[in-house]
Amino acid sequence: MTGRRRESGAGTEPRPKRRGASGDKRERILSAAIRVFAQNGFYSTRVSEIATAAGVADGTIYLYFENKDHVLISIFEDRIGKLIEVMRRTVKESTDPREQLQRVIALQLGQVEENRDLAEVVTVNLRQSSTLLKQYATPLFVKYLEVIAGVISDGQKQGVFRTDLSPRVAARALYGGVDGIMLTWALGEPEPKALRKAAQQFTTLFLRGLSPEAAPDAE
Amino acid sequence: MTGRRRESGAGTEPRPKRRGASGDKRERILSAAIRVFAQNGFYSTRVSEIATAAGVADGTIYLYFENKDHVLISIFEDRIGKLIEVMRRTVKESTDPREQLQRVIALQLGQVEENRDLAEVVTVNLRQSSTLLKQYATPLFVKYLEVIAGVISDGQKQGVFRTDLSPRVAARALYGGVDGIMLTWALGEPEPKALRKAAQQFTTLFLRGLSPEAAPDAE
Amino acid sequence: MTGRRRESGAGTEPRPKRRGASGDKRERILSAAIRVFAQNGFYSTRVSEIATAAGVADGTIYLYFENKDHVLISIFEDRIGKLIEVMRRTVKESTDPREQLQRVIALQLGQVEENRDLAEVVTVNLRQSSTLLKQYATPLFVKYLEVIAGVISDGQKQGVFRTDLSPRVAARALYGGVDGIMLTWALGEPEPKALRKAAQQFTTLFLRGLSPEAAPDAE
Amino acid sequence: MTGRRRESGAGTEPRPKRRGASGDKRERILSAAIRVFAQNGFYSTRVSEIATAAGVADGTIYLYFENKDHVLISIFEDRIGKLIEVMRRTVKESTDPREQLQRVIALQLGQVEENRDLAEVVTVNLRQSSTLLKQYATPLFVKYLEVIAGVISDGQKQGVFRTDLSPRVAARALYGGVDGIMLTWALGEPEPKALRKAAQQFTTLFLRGLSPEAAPDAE
DNA sequence: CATGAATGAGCATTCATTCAT
DNA sequence: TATGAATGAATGCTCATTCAT
Repeated sequence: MTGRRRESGAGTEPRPKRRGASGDKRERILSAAIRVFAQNGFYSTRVSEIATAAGVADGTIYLYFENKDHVLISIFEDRIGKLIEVMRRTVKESTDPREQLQRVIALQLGQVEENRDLAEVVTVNLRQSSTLLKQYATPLFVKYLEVIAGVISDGQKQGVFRTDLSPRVAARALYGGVDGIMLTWALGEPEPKALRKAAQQFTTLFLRGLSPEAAPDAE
Repeated sequence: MTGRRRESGAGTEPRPKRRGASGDKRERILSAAIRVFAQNGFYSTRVSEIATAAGVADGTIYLYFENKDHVLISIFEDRIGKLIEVMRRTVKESTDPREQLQRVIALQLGQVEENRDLAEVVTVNLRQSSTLLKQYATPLFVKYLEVIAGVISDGQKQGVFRTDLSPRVAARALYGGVDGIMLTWALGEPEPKALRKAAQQFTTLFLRGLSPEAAPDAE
Repeated sequence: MTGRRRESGAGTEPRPKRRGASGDKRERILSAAIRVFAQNGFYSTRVSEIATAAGVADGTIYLYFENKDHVLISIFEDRIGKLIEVMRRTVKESTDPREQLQRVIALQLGQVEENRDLAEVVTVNLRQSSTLLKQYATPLFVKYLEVIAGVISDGQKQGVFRTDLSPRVAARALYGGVDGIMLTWALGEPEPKALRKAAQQFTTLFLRGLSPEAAPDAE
Repeated sequence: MTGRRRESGAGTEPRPKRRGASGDKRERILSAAIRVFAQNGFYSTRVSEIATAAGVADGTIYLYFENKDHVLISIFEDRIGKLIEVMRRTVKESTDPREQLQRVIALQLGQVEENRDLAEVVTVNLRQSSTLLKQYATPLFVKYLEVIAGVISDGQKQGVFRTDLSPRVAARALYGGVDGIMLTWALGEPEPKALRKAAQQFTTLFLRGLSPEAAPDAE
């Protein structure tokens, strides 16, 4: 990716993998990275900037992450991984597919509302199109889509969603819609209400779009 | 003789040497850039790679573009600018807002189907989060949204679209959906049919989402 | 964005960074630069040549100097700054203006005799006529002239120097004479004696030129 | 020197040497070069800038000069060569060595007064310390010094100048003094009177410096 | 003779990564 | 563990020079 010094090949990985001990420092680096990546983008961010923001020395970064690429990768793995976990739990809290979708949408935008920088990183930096990132981001993306598609598929079986749509296509549409809303919010005006309102409107739009025939969106 | 092009070769060189209509060379650079940006991403692409792909010398790039950044910027201005123009014309070809939206969606995905690399560049590289790019991409994005929002707004006035949704929010959702489909297609399997089918499904999803009929969305 | 070269971007960062201990390295770079600048001239010297001559990596130069220009600037500031300091002290060691001038001349040419390269850099590279250099070299030059002019002015008040000459013009003449001698010596034959002899002769020439006695310069 | 493309070795010179015919254009390029060299210095001046200032195309420069280096070289050869010629004639116009020196000094500073840019180029750009320039500038410099030294030597023989000074050292001192005055004038305030006054003062300084014993400067 | 679009070698500078402390 | 000075490979951009027209 960055390919400055050594190749970040797939092979031998001298991964230091700090976990228990001073995992605190690892966390500080990660959240600092989210901040600066959101500010300047991945490529324009210097490792030294992350270090400064995290209050550690440049070299310390390399005790917790293989290289700069893996800092970004870890953000996805940690944050998106957690999001998917929470999404799964959220889905189980209800049996009504319509309500499940509504909650999932609210969950994503809610998390983003709490951490605007994360939104920027997720929507903007997710797409740096490096082979390396595709490698790490795509699997997560697939898992994400599977959760959504699962809900839709269930809804179709239960008869609450129209059946002439592919659950995966619909899932992508949901992802795209949420992403589009996050993007315009992250780049535009920081009004929290706007985000929540947009989320609500998108939910009704999407749910009616999935409704079988012209059935009412009764709630 | 500094050995300009290939040494030795007697008459093997067709010597493309454009003259006058050098707009041709600009175009060659641009389409070459789309190809390599799609392949490696903006930041990982070397200027020399663009030059090689375009069949020109490195320095020639700088006769047509201020710097590497402006090559990407020009892609947006040229390609997206044209897309918006065509979208505007397409919208005028019909008076039925539903049909207008359908055509707009088909138009975008159709263009992308012809040039998969463009899809990659537009969806992936649009988001490099540089101040510079925001500066150039955002205005275009706004114009794009205005066209869509205009159609939706018209539809609401004509009574064919529900009126409880903000045209702008809906426009973002449409953008996001199209983008999500483009993204998964660009990154995933290159089956053309999949794209068209997804486009069709997304259209019906979106149109029903906008439909006014049925009962109210309890609010 | 890509920001490779100068970029007047965010903060005005004159980064002299390292301090203290490795001031040694700064000194090594500086004296290496004097050597290679004398050899090839400022513009024809590559940063990598300075680095090699100093036994450091290319990048190390930039830990101690803002850029190549500032390496040259620092040479002036350091070396000429020191010279002016020594000149001031030297002047105070005597109360006889004639002796003061003699010592000042001997001092300059003596220093140069020890470091022929410095002579080359000072006389030759001082005049690269870049806005930047004018900015840095001129103030030093003014200070230099002030020391000389001060001595001459004192001599006039004491009655040992003729009073029909502007101290500043005479100071420039002294500078010019010394510079001319240094230049021809630096460019020509490296015989040390020649330099000392020339210095002595120039001193008597200049001192008699300043002498008050005799008749007017009738014209 | 510039060493971009080919070596400007001493050997094969495909010198187009326009002279009679459109020597006009050659002259325009030369005077344009003096202007821009004075403004930005030799190295910071682009060939295209010379061309623009001269009102010709970039490539045209190469019809009259071998390369950029030779534009500067030609300035010296033409302008300084002429100066030396005029100096020789001027010297012959008088038989009094004192008057000869005075005229020579006035001549140089007078010429410079007419063309301030030339002063800048001669004093500043003469010293770019490139092997190439040394090659061309040094011989001219020697000729220059010979004229001055000749006058001084004559004066010594005639008994009007002290004999304990080497004519060559005195000549260098004269050169240096004139150069120092030109330099401060070229870089500093553009008041013409200041130059003339300084010239006059320097002349009296120098002549008294050369005077035998304390004899009157009777004329 | 003149032009100026095109060339491409060359270099200043950056910054991810290392490693002695 | 932590540090941050040092490294040096990598690359965007410049500009002298060429040559087809």
